[in-house]
Amino acid sequence: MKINDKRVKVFLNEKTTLGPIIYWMSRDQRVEDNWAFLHAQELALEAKQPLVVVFCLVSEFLGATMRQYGFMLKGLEEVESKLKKIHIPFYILLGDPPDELEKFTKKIKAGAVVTDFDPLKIKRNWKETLRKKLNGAFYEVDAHNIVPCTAASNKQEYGAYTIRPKIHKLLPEFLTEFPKIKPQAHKIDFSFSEINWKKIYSSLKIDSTVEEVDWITPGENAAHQALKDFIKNRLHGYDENRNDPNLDGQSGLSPYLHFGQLSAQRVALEVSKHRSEHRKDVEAFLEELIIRRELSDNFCYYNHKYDSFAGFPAWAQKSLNEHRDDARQFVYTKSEFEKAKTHDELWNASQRQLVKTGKMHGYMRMYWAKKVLEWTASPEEALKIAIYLNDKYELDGRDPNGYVGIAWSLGGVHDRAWFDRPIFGKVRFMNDRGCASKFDVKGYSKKYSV
DNA sequence: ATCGGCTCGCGCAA
DNA sequence: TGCGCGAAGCCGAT
Repeated sequence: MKINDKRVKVFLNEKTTLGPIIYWMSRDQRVEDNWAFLHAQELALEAKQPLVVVFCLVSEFLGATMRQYGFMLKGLEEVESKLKKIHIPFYILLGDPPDELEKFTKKIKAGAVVTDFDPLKIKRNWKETLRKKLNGAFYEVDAHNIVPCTAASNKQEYGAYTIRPKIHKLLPEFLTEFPKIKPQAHKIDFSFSEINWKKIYSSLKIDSTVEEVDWITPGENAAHQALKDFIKNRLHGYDENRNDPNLDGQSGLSPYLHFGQLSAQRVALEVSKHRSEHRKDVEAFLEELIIRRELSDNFCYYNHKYDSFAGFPAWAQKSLNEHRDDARQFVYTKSEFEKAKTHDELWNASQRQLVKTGKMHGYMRMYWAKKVLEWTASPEEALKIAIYLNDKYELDGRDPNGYVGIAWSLGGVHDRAWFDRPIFGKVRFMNDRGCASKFDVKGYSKKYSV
Protein backbone atom coordinates (compact mmCIF):
# COMPACT_ATOMS: atom_id res chain seq x y z
CA MET A 1 0.00 0.00 0.00
CA LYS A 2 1.47 3.31 -1.11
CA ILE A 3 0.97 6.41 0.94
CA ASN A 4 -0.56 9.47 -0.69
CA ASP A 5 2.18 11.48 -2.49
CA LYS A 6 0.59 14.71 -1.29
CA ARG A 7 1.79 13.90 2.21
CA VAL A 8 5.40 13.81 1.06
CA LYS A 9 7.66 16.75 0.39
CA VAL A 10 10.92 16.00 -1.38
CA PHE A 11 13.80 17.97 0.11
CA LEU A 12 16.46 16.05 -1.80
CA ASN A 13 16.05 13.33 -4.37
CA GLU A 14 19.54 12.38 -5.46
CA LYS A 15 20.43 8.85 -6.38
CA THR A 16 22.15 7.22 -3.48
CA THR A 17 24.14 4.20 -2.67
CA LEU A 18 22.13 1.45 -1.09
CA GLY A 19 21.91 1.73 2.67
CA PRO A 20 19.54 1.69 5.63
CA ILE A 21 16.55 4.04 5.64
CA ILE A 22 16.34 6.46 8.58
CA TYR A 23 13.12 7.76 10.04
CA TRP A 24 14.12 10.91 11.91
CA MET A 25 11.26 11.08 14.39
CA SER A 26 10.60 14.54 15.73
CA ARG A 27 7.03 15.83 16.05
CA ASP A 28 5.25 12.50 15.73
CA GLN A 29 6.55 10.40 18.59
CA ARG A 30 4.65 7.17 18.03
CA VAL A 31 4.97 3.89 16.17
CA GLU A 32 1.36 3.22 15.17
CA ASP A 33 -0.68 5.39 12.81
CA ASN A 34 2.33 7.37 11.66
CA TRP A 35 2.56 8.22 7.94
CA ALA A 36 6.22 9.27 8.22
CA PHE A 37 7.16 5.94 9.79
CA LEU A 38 5.09 4.12 7.16
CA HIS A 39 6.73 6.00 4.31
CA ALA A 40 10.20 5.21 5.64
CA GLN A 41 9.22 1.56 6.02
CA GLU A 42 7.90 1.50 2.48
CA LEU A 43 11.20 2.89 1.14
CA ALA A 44 13.14 0.36 3.20
CA LEU A 45 11.11 -2.56 1.89
CA GLU A 46 11.41 -1.37 -1.71
CA ALA A 47 15.18 -0.95 -1.39
CA LYS A 48 15.47 -4.21 0.57
CA GLN A 49 17.27 -2.29 3.30
CA PRO A 50 16.77 -2.15 7.06
CA LEU A 51 14.76 0.63 8.72
CA VAL A 52 16.13 2.54 11.70
CA VAL A 53 14.38 5.18 13.79
CA VAL A 54 16.25 8.12 15.30
CA PHE A 55 15.24 10.87 17.70
CA CYS A 56 17.60 13.78 18.26
CA LEU A 57 17.29 15.26 21.72
CA VAL A 58 18.37 18.84 22.35
CA SER A 59 19.39 19.77 25.87
CA GLU A 60 16.99 22.75 25.87
CA PHE A 61 14.04 23.63 23.65
CA LEU A 62 12.01 26.87 23.57
CA GLY A 63 11.72 27.09 27.34
CA ALA A 64 10.46 23.55 27.89
CA THR A 65 10.80 22.32 31.48
CA MET A 66 11.02 18.95 33.21
CA ARG A 67 7.22 18.79 33.03
CA GLN A 68 7.25 18.54 29.24
CA TYR A 69 10.60 16.74 28.85
CA GLY A 70 9.52 14.08 31.35
CA PHE A 71 6.26 13.49 29.47
CA MET A 72 8.11 13.26 26.18
CA LEU A 73 10.95 11.00 27.36
CA LYS A 74 8.55 8.51 28.96
CA GLY A 75 6.74 8.38 25.64
CA LEU A 76 10.03 7.75 23.85
CA GLU A 77 10.90 4.90 26.24
CA GLU A 78 7.71 3.27 25.09
CA VAL A 79 8.65 3.89 21.45
CA GLU A 80 11.93 2.08 22.11
CA SER A 81 10.23 -0.99 23.55
CA LYS A 82 7.56 -1.10 20.84
CA LEU A 83 10.21 -0.93 18.13
CA LYS A 84 12.36 -3.53 19.86
CA LYS A 85 9.54 -6.05 19.56
CA ILE A 86 9.57 -5.69 15.78
CA HIS A 87 13.40 -5.59 15.58
CA ILE A 88 13.66 -1.99 14.49
CA PRO A 89 16.57 -0.18 16.16
CA PHE A 90 15.83 3.10 17.93
CA TYR A 91 18.53 5.64 18.61
CA ILE A 92 18.53 8.81 20.62
CA LEU A 93 21.18 11.25 19.47
CA LEU A 94 22.20 14.09 21.74
CA GLY A 95 23.14 17.48 20.36
CA ASP A 96 22.40 19.80 17.45
CA PRO A 97 20.02 17.89 15.15
CA PRO A 98 21.49 18.80 11.73
CA ASP A 99 25.05 17.98 12.89
CA GLU A 100 24.08 14.78 14.65
CA LEU A 101 21.86 13.57 11.82
CA GLU A 102 24.61 14.24 9.28
CA LYS A 103 27.14 12.27 11.33
CA PHE A 104 24.74 9.42 11.93
CA THR A 105 23.69 9.24 8.29
CA LYS A 106 27.34 8.93 7.24
CA LYS A 107 28.16 6.46 9.99
CA ILE A 108 25.53 3.92 8.94
CA LYS A 109 25.79 4.86 5.23
CA ALA A 110 22.07 5.55 5.06
CA GLY A 111 20.23 5.48 1.75
CA ALA A 112 17.56 8.02 2.68
CA VAL A 113 16.24 10.13 5.54
CA VAL A 114 12.53 10.59 6.18
CA THR A 115 11.25 13.03 8.76
CA ASP A 116 7.88 14.35 9.90
CA PHE A 117 6.29 17.76 9.27
CA ASP A 118 6.36 20.68 11.70
CA PRO A 119 5.53 24.32 10.91
CA LEU A 120 7.64 25.80 13.73
CA LYS A 121 10.60 27.93 12.64
CA ILE A 122 13.20 26.07 14.69
CA LYS A 123 12.28 22.72 13.13
CA ARG A 124 12.29 24.16 9.62
CA ASN A 125 15.74 25.62 10.23
CA TRP A 126 17.05 22.25 11.39
CA LYS A 127 15.74 20.58 8.25
CA GLU A 128 17.07 23.30 5.95
CA THR A 129 20.52 23.05 7.54
CA LEU A 130 20.50 19.27 7.23
CA ARG A 131 19.32 19.48 3.62
CA LYS A 132 22.46 21.44 2.75
CA LYS A 133 24.69 18.89 4.48
CA LEU A 134 23.19 15.71 3.06
CA ASN A 135 23.73 14.12 -0.27
CA GLY A 136 21.12 11.53 -0.97
CA ALA A 137 17.40 11.42 -0.50
CA PHE A 138 15.60 13.44 2.18
CA TYR A 139 11.82 13.52 2.55
CA GLU A 140 9.32 15.15 4.87
CA VAL A 141 5.95 13.55 5.52
CA ASP A 142 3.01 15.35 7.14
CA ALA A 143 2.10 12.75 9.75
CA HIS A 144 0.43 15.26 12.08
CA ASN A 145 -2.42 16.67 10.01
CA ILE A 146 -5.19 14.63 8.48
CA VAL A 147 -5.27 16.76 5.35
CA PRO A 148 -1.58 17.65 4.85
CA CYS A 149 -0.89 21.31 5.59
CA THR A 150 0.26 22.24 2.09
CA ALA A 151 -2.45 20.16 0.39
CA ALA A 152 -5.20 21.90 2.37
CA SER A 153 -4.08 25.36 1.27
CA ASN A 154 -1.13 27.07 -0.41
CA LYS A 155 -1.48 30.31 1.53
CA GLN A 156 -2.25 31.77 4.93
CA GLU A 157 -5.98 31.41 5.48
CA TYR A 158 -7.98 34.31 6.81
CA GLY A 159 -10.23 32.36 9.12
CA ALA A 160 -11.80 29.03 9.90
CA TYR A 161 -14.52 29.77 7.37
CA THR A 162 -12.02 29.98 4.51
CA ILE A 163 -10.09 26.79 5.31
CA ARG A 164 -13.14 24.72 6.35
CA PRO A 165 -14.54 24.02 2.85
CA LYS A 166 -11.06 23.21 1.53
CA ILE A 167 -10.44 20.64 4.25
CA HIS A 168 -13.91 19.13 4.04
CA LYS A 169 -13.48 18.65 0.32
CA LEU A 170 -10.26 16.70 0.84
CA LEU A 171 -11.27 14.62 3.87
CA PRO A 172 -12.57 11.65 1.84
CA GLU A 173 -9.14 11.42 0.20
CA PHE A 174 -7.10 11.63 3.41
CA LEU A 175 -9.24 10.42 6.31
CA THR A 176 -8.52 6.76 5.60
CA GLU A 177 -7.53 3.76 7.71
CA PHE A 178 -3.79 3.27 8.32
CA PRO A 179 -1.89 0.27 7.01
CA LYS A 180 -0.39 -2.00 9.67
CA ILE A 181 3.28 -1.63 10.46
CA LYS A 182 5.52 -4.56 9.57
CA PRO A 183 8.38 -6.11 11.48
CA GLN A 184 11.94 -5.48 10.32
CA ALA A 185 12.47 -7.42 7.09
CA HIS A 186 16.15 -6.88 6.34
CA LYS A 187 19.27 -7.66 8.28
CA ILE A 188 21.21 -4.94 10.05
CA ASP A 189 24.95 -5.21 9.56
CA PHE A 190 26.00 -2.61 12.09
CA SER A 191 26.00 -2.81 15.86
CA PHE A 192 23.70 -0.86 18.10
CA SER A 193 23.39 -0.68 21.84
CA GLU A 194 20.47 -0.06 24.15
CA ILE A 195 19.65 3.50 25.09
CA ASN A 196 21.24 4.77 28.27
CA TRP A 197 18.30 6.70 29.71
CA LYS A 198 20.22 7.89 32.73
CA LYS A 199 22.75 9.56 30.48
CA ILE A 200 19.92 11.13 28.51
CA TYR A 201 18.28 12.67 31.56
CA SER A 202 21.61 13.98 32.81
CA SER A 203 22.28 15.70 29.46
CA LEU A 204 19.34 18.09 29.98
CA LYS A 205 19.91 21.76 30.79
CA ILE A 206 16.33 22.62 31.67
CA ASP A 207 14.25 24.13 34.45
CA SER A 208 13.42 21.22 36.73
CA THR A 209 11.43 23.31 39.22
CA VAL A 210 8.32 22.90 37.08
CA GLU A 211 7.37 19.42 38.12
CA GLU A 212 5.81 16.62 36.16
CA VAL A 213 2.11 16.02 36.75
CA ASP A 214 0.55 12.73 37.74
CA TRP A 215 -3.05 13.02 36.53
CA ILE A 216 -2.04 11.95 33.02
CA THR A 217 0.06 8.97 31.93
CA PRO A 218 2.43 9.62 29.03
CA GLY A 219 2.91 7.31 26.05
CA GLU A 220 1.18 5.76 23.10
CA ASN A 221 -0.64 3.06 25.05
CA ALA A 222 -2.03 5.49 27.60
CA ALA A 223 -3.05 7.79 24.75
CA HIS A 224 -5.19 5.06 23.20
CA GLN A 225 -6.73 4.37 26.60
CA ALA A 226 -7.50 8.08 27.03
CA LEU A 227 -9.17 8.16 23.62
CA LYS A 228 -11.36 5.19 24.54
CA ASP A 229 -12.20 6.81 27.85
CA PHE A 230 -13.20 10.07 26.15
CA ILE A 231 -15.44 8.31 23.64
CA LYS A 232 -17.07 6.20 26.33
CA ASN A 233 -17.57 8.83 29.00
CA ARG A 234 -17.42 12.36 27.61
CA LEU A 235 -18.17 12.41 23.89
CA HIS A 236 -21.85 12.38 24.71
CA GLY A 237 -22.52 15.95 25.87
CA TYR A 238 -19.23 17.31 24.53
CA ASP A 239 -20.94 20.10 22.56
CA GLU A 240 -22.62 21.43 25.69
CA ASN A 241 -20.01 20.71 28.34
CA ARG A 242 -16.71 21.64 26.70
CA ASN A 243 -16.95 25.36 27.50
CA ASP A 244 -17.69 24.99 31.20
CA PRO A 245 -14.39 25.02 33.12
CA ASN A 246 -16.10 23.38 36.09
CA LEU A 247 -16.98 20.27 34.11
CA ASP A 248 -14.56 17.67 32.84
CA GLY A 249 -16.03 18.10 29.38
CA GLN A 250 -12.99 18.37 27.15
CA SER A 251 -11.27 15.45 25.49
CA GLY A 252 -8.02 15.80 27.48
CA LEU A 253 -6.10 14.50 24.48
CA SER A 254 -4.08 17.60 23.60
CA PRO A 255 -0.84 16.60 25.39
CA TYR A 256 -0.84 13.32 23.46
CA LEU A 257 -1.64 15.08 20.20
CA HIS A 258 1.02 17.72 20.81
CA PHE A 259 3.82 15.15 21.24
CA GLY A 260 2.40 12.98 18.50
CA GLN A 261 1.88 10.11 20.95
CA LEU A 262 -1.58 9.93 19.40
CA SER A 263 -2.54 10.54 15.78
CA ALA A 264 -5.30 13.08 15.14
CA GLN A 265 -6.34 10.89 12.23
CA ARG A 266 -6.82 7.90 14.56
CA VAL A 267 -8.89 10.09 16.88
CA ALA A 268 -11.03 11.30 13.96
CA LEU A 269 -11.55 7.74 12.68
CA GLU A 270 -12.63 6.43 16.09
CA VAL A 271 -14.83 9.39 17.01
CA SER A 272 -16.52 9.41 13.59
CA LYS A 273 -17.87 5.91 14.29
CA HIS A 274 -20.27 7.51 16.78
CA ARG A 275 -21.73 10.09 14.43
CA SER A 276 -25.15 8.46 14.21
CA GLU A 277 -25.66 8.36 18.00
CA HIS A 278 -24.16 11.74 18.90
CA ARG A 279 -24.17 13.80 15.72
CA LYS A 280 -23.88 17.24 17.33
CA ASP A 281 -21.15 16.20 19.76
CA VAL A 282 -19.13 14.45 17.07
CA GLU A 283 -19.37 17.41 14.73
CA ALA A 284 -18.39 19.90 17.43
CA PHE A 285 -15.42 17.75 18.38
CA LEU A 286 -14.23 17.17 14.82
CA GLU A 287 -14.45 20.91 14.13
CA GLU A 288 -11.94 21.47 16.93
CA LEU A 289 -9.79 18.42 16.23
CA ILE A 290 -9.54 18.95 12.49
CA ILE A 291 -10.46 22.47 11.37
CA ARG A 292 -9.03 24.43 14.26
CA ARG A 293 -5.91 22.32 14.65
CA GLU A 294 -5.11 22.41 10.96
CA LEU A 295 -5.82 26.15 10.82
CA SER A 296 -3.14 26.59 13.49
CA ASP A 297 -0.59 24.69 11.43
CA ASN A 298 -1.63 26.76 8.40
CA PHE A 299 -1.01 30.00 10.30
CA CYS A 300 2.42 29.02 11.60
CA TYR A 301 3.52 27.51 8.30
CA TYR A 302 2.60 30.49 6.14
CA ASN A 303 3.14 33.31 8.65
CA HIS A 304 6.68 33.35 9.94
CA LYS A 305 5.72 36.04 12.45
CA TYR A 306 3.33 33.67 14.21
CA ASP A 307 4.73 34.59 17.63
CA SER A 308 5.01 38.36 17.24
CA PHE A 309 2.92 41.52 16.95
CA ALA A 310 3.83 41.80 13.27
CA GLY A 311 1.97 38.54 12.65
CA PHE A 312 -1.39 40.05 13.60
CA PRO A 313 -3.77 41.12 10.81
CA ALA A 314 -3.33 44.73 9.58
CA TRP A 315 -6.62 45.99 11.06
CA ALA A 316 -5.65 44.69 14.51
CA GLN A 317 -2.11 46.10 14.42
CA LYS A 318 -3.47 49.50 13.36
CA SER A 319 -6.14 49.45 16.03
CA LEU A 320 -3.83 48.28 18.83
CA ASN A 321 -1.30 50.95 17.79
CA GLU A 322 -3.96 53.63 18.16
CA HIS A 323 -4.54 52.49 21.74
CA ARG A 324 -0.92 52.16 22.88
CA ASP A 325 -1.11 55.18 25.14
CA ASP A 326 -4.44 54.35 26.73
CA ALA A 327 -4.41 54.37 30.51
CA ARG A 328 -4.18 50.92 32.10
CA GLN A 329 -6.05 50.53 35.35
CA PHE A 330 -3.82 47.59 36.33
CA VAL A 331 -0.30 46.83 35.15
CA TYR A 332 1.44 43.68 36.36
CA THR A 333 4.95 42.33 35.89
CA LYS A 334 5.71 38.91 34.45
CA SER A 335 6.47 37.69 37.94
CA GLU A 336 3.16 38.96 39.36
CA PHE A 337 1.26 37.18 36.60
CA GLU A 338 3.31 34.03 37.12
CA LYS A 339 2.57 34.01 40.85
CA ALA A 340 -1.14 34.66 40.24
CA LYS A 341 -1.01 37.97 42.11
CA THR A 342 -3.60 40.03 40.26
CA HIS A 343 -6.71 41.66 41.70
CA ASP A 344 -8.92 39.21 39.79
CA GLU A 345 -9.61 35.90 41.54
CA LEU A 346 -10.97 34.33 38.37
CA TRP A 347 -7.76 35.10 36.50
CA ASN A 348 -5.61 33.96 39.43
CA ALA A 349 -7.53 30.69 39.54
CA SER A 350 -6.86 29.98 35.87
CA GLN A 351 -3.16 30.78 36.36
CA ARG A 352 -3.02 28.39 39.33
CA GLN A 353 -4.75 25.70 37.30
CA LEU A 354 -2.04 26.15 34.67
CA VAL A 355 0.88 26.03 37.10
CA LYS A 356 -0.52 23.19 39.14
CA THR A 357 -1.93 20.86 36.48
CA GLY A 358 -0.17 21.80 33.23
CA LYS A 359 -3.52 22.18 31.50
CA MET A 360 -5.66 25.28 31.75
CA HIS A 361 -9.23 24.77 30.62
CA GLY A 362 -9.73 25.76 26.96
CA TYR A 363 -12.34 28.40 27.64
CA MET A 364 -10.23 30.03 30.34
CA ARG A 365 -7.22 30.21 28.00
CA MET A 366 -9.05 32.94 26.06
CA TYR A 367 -10.05 35.00 29.09
CA TRP A 368 -6.60 34.53 30.62
CA ALA A 369 -4.72 35.78 27.52
CA LYS A 370 -7.07 38.74 26.95
CA LYS A 371 -6.52 39.95 30.49
CA VAL A 372 -2.74 39.77 30.04
CA LEU A 373 -3.22 42.21 27.15
CA GLU A 374 -5.40 44.45 29.29
CA TRP A 375 -2.98 44.51 32.24
CA THR A 376 0.38 45.07 30.57
CA ALA A 377 2.01 48.21 29.18
CA SER A 378 2.08 47.06 25.53
CA PRO A 379 0.75 44.31 23.26
CA GLU A 380 4.34 43.17 22.64
CA GLU A 381 4.95 42.66 26.35
CA ALA A 382 1.60 40.92 26.75
CA LEU A 383 2.46 38.53 23.92
CA LYS A 384 5.86 37.80 25.42
CA ILE A 385 4.41 37.06 28.85
CA ALA A 386 1.53 34.95 27.54
CA ILE A 387 3.84 32.82 25.38
CA TYR A 388 6.37 32.50 28.22
CA LEU A 389 3.77 31.25 30.71
CA ASN A 390 2.03 29.02 28.18
CA ASP A 391 5.27 27.37 27.10
CA LYS A 392 6.64 27.01 30.60
CA TYR A 393 3.63 25.38 32.23
CA GLU A 394 1.28 23.89 29.64
CA LEU A 395 1.94 20.25 28.78
CA ASP A 396 1.01 21.21 25.22
CA GLY A 397 3.18 24.36 25.13
CA ARG A 398 5.17 25.35 22.02
CA ASP A 399 2.35 24.03 19.83
CA PRO A 400 0.92 25.93 16.84
CA ASN A 401 -2.40 25.73 18.69
CA GLY A 402 -0.88 27.68 21.56
CA TYR A 403 0.63 30.40 19.38
CA VAL A 404 -2.62 30.77 17.46
CA GLY A 405 -4.78 30.77 20.57
CA ILE A 406 -2.71 33.60 22.03
CA ALA A 407 -2.64 35.49 18.71
CA TRP A 408 -6.44 35.12 18.49
CA SER A 409 -6.85 36.53 21.99
CA LEU A 410 -4.35 39.38 21.74
CA GLY A 411 -4.23 40.18 18.06
CA GLY A 412 -7.50 39.22 16.38
CA VAL A 413 -5.94 36.41 14.33
CA HIS A 414 -8.74 34.40 12.65
CA ASP A 415 -11.27 36.71 14.28
CA ARG A 416 -13.27 39.72 13.13
CA ALA A 417 -13.07 43.30 14.28
CA TRP A 418 -15.44 44.50 17.01
CA PHE A 419 -16.36 47.92 18.24
CA ASP A 420 -13.57 50.14 19.40
CA ARG A 421 -12.73 50.24 23.09
CA PRO A 422 -9.77 51.23 25.28
CA ILE A 423 -6.56 49.17 25.13
CA PHE A 424 -8.12 46.41 22.98
CA GLY A 425 -9.10 48.66 20.11
CA LYS A 426 -11.13 46.51 17.74
CA VAL A 427 -9.83 43.22 19.10
CA ARG A 428 -12.59 41.20 20.74
CA PHE A 429 -12.99 41.99 24.42
CA MET A 430 -13.97 39.55 27.13
CA ASN A 431 -14.84 40.12 30.78
CA ASP A 432 -15.87 38.23 33.88
CA ARG A 433 -19.52 39.13 33.35
CA GLY A 434 -19.51 37.00 30.22
CA CYS A 435 -17.93 34.16 32.19
CA ALA A 436 -20.54 34.55 34.96
CA SER A 437 -23.34 34.13 32.42
CA LYS A 438 -21.80 30.88 31.21
CA PHE A 439 -20.47 29.08 34.27
CA ASP A 440 -20.07 29.18 38.04
CA VAL A 441 -17.17 31.60 38.40
CA LYS A 442 -17.04 31.30 42.18
CA GLY A 443 -16.92 27.53 42.04
CA TYR A 444 -14.01 27.61 39.62
CA SER A 445 -12.13 30.23 41.65
CA LYS A 446 -12.61 28.20 44.79
CA LYS A 447 -11.41 25.00 43.15
CA TYR A 448 -8.09 26.69 42.35
CA SER A 449 -7.78 28.94 45.37
CA VAL A 450 -4.45 29.26 47.17
C1' DA B 1 -34.09 36.47 28.42
C1' DT B 2 -33.45 38.24 23.80
C1' DC B 3 -32.02 41.18 20.14
C1' DG B 4 -29.60 44.50 17.20
C1' DG B 5 -25.51 47.01 16.53
C1' DC B 6 -20.74 47.29 16.70
C1' DT B 7 -16.74 46.52 12.51
C1' DC B 8 -13.33 44.42 8.83
C1' DG B 9 -12.27 42.03 4.81
C1' DC B 10 -12.43 37.54 2.30
C1' DG B 11 -14.48 35.00 -1.24
C1' DC B 12 -17.95 34.40 -4.30
C1' DA B 13 -21.67 35.80 -7.38
C1' DA B 14 -22.59 38.84 -10.89
C1' DT C 1 -18.84 45.90 -7.40
C1' DG C 2 -21.89 44.28 -4.02
C1' DC C 3 -23.03 41.24 -0.45
C1' DG C 4 -23.09 37.68 3.19
C1' DC C 5 -20.99 36.30 6.98
C1' DG C 6 -17.44 34.91 10.23
C1' DA C 7 -13.58 30.88 16.55
C1' DA C 8 -16.03 31.12 21.50
C1' DG C 9 -18.66 38.85 22.84
C1' DC C 10 -20.21 43.09 24.90
C1' DC C 11 -23.66 46.51 25.78
C1' DG C 12 -27.79 48.79 26.14
C1' DA C 13 -32.61 48.62 25.02
C1' DT C 14 -36.69 46.14 25.41
